[in-house]
Amino acid sequence: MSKKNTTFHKDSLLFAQEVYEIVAQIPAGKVFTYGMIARLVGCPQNSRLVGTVLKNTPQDLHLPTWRVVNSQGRTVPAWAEQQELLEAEGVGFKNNGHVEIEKFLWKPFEEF
DNA sequence: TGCTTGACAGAAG
DNA sequence: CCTTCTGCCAAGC
Repeated sequence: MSKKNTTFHKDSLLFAQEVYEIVAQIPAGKVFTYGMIARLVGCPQNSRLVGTVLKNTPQDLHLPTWRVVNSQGRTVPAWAEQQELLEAEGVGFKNNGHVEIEKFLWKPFEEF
């Protein structure tokens, strides 16, 4: 039962499920970041793992993974459709190809 | 078992 | 603004 946890971390399966739970709640027309997700699940230093999880997200879960971008508002490399999907929801982009994250970032604790 | 990779974040140049 | 580097840590090979 007792694993040699040098640091506090969750089982990878649970970690993945928590990530899915959050992504499923991102409203259309908004974006969220890997870092924010990592913090919400209690692992602020596992932002890279969030990306790994989303990359392997089963299609049958029907999750809006395209609403997740990095902290700079940068979209996923080698996935041109992502920008089109977001623009179709009304998300604005800058000339440099980044999401106007300051305007479209989802704020879970400021919902109304 | 050990080194490399990666849908990241943040800082630096 | 863009590129590069470092820190972080699980997954791959």
